[in-house]
Amino acid sequence: MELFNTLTGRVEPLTPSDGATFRMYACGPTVYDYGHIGNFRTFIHVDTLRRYLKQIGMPVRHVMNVTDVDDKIIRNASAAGMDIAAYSKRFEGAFFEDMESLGLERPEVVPHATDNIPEMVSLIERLRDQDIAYQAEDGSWYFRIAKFPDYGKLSKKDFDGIEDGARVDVDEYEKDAARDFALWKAVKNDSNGVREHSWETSLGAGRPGWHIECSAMASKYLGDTFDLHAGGEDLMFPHHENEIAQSESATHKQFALHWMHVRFLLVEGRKMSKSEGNFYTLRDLLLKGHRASAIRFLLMSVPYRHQLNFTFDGLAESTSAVERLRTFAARMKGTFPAGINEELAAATAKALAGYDAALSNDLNTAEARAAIFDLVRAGNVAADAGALRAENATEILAVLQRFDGVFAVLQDRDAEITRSALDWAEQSGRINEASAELLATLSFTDADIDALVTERTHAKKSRNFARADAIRKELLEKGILLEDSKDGVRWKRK
RNA sequence: GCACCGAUGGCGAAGUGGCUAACGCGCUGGUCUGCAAAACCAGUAUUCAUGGGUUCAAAUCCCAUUCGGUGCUCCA
Repeated sequence: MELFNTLTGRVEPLTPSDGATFRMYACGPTVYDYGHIGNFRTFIHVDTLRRYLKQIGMPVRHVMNVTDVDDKIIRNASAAGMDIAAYSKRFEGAFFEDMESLGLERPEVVPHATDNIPEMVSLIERLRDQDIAYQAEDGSWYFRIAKFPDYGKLSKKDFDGIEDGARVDVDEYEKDAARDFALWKAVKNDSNGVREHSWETSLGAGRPGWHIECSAMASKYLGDTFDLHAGGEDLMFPHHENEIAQSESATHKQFALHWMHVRFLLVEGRKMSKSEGNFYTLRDLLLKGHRASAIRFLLMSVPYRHQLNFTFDGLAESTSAVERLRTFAARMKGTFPAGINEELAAATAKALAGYDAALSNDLNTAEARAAIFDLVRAGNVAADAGALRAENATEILAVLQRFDGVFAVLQDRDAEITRSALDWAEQSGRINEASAELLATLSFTDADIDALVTERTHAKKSRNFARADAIRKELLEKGILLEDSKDGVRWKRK
């Protein structure tokens, strides 16, 4: 398994440096609002990595922090008249529900910033003892970048010479140098004159800076040096650069050996932003009637190092693609004559090899996807020609299983997920955001559908095709598709 | 402004020196079907933003131009 390493600029092998468990850290969510599809693209690719590593037999210890104290949380919580713990818990709960909807595995360790304040303080103390951390007039502590010559090695920035000239004062007056970043923010009053949430520590009353959280939690749960650190491309600078500076200054050891950065997505060709009106949370999409599986498949179809242009056409495409995979998997579960078709067995083996080669090569999900569709076509051709044998079906199902261990779209949980999204919308007074078609479809229970399907079958038997077609049409208008097959009628929600 | 990344069919997208340029979606025609759907078959880029260069050989390497994105500031 090889993966591009931002630090070295090369594709390099991934192995557990302790010879046993692969230790990885991913910057998790700041829980101040609902997660958007850009957040989830990053988390999905990190999940793809962890799923594939496990699949090739590498035990994984994956740590993802939850940032439950920061400026936005403090601001939003105070606006909502809540304390920060209650406020962040609410969005953290929503975040994990969304992860579940998108088929993301829960990391082995999910530490919270507010549970690790002593660790952060002691890390800052170590820096203070080396004169790398210093306290400004307002009581805040900063990191002295001039003391870390390697600063910029991850983002490939050269700060020599820029530093002196860049001493723009503006509101940076307390700092020794403009680039120095906050380790500990001294407590202050908010705009209403209310004292902000803070912790009393040896550094004075205040709260941790964002960067120190990850440094402290990564070393606490993974050790001073660990195998991989991942995050969105925007975190490379300054966040990850600062983590390296803090941790390596404190420990004098290399921090993360490998760095993975997931590129941003565009929405309809433009950067996703609230002002562009193209900003979508997962819940927004579910309420519009898009399926969780299609969203997942689209987000992971484009390899992590390329920009993904998220479009509604793309979402429709992914819906069809997932449907095709599911239809095929169901077909392979049928009964076939005993024996094996060697030609098809060879195609099956080739698909499996292609899938592994693709993911092993810097997590090329697009190529892995292609290998699977090659298998779908080969299997369908053989089945149509009556050349599919029982052993082939078993083998194919095993390959699909392996594929789904990473892609995780075969099991259909879509209706269930959409229903919970609707429940949530109802409870939070946002049901008006749900699409009319979706509500119409879901107003039909499975029993209602089955009754109509049965009636149609009787109509067909008595060759009353007009009635049969009318029922089919009625169901289609409610978003339900019928398929007549030799084994009876199958229906599915559009 | 400085730095970095990208541009492949109707759309998404793989491919980074040499097999007929993967795969998915869509579209057109056919098979199957009472009709559909699903599935299959055939067709759907002589060509990889534009211009120049290197090479026996370029989508792939080099230079320039145009367009798009990102970082330099909170951001996945």
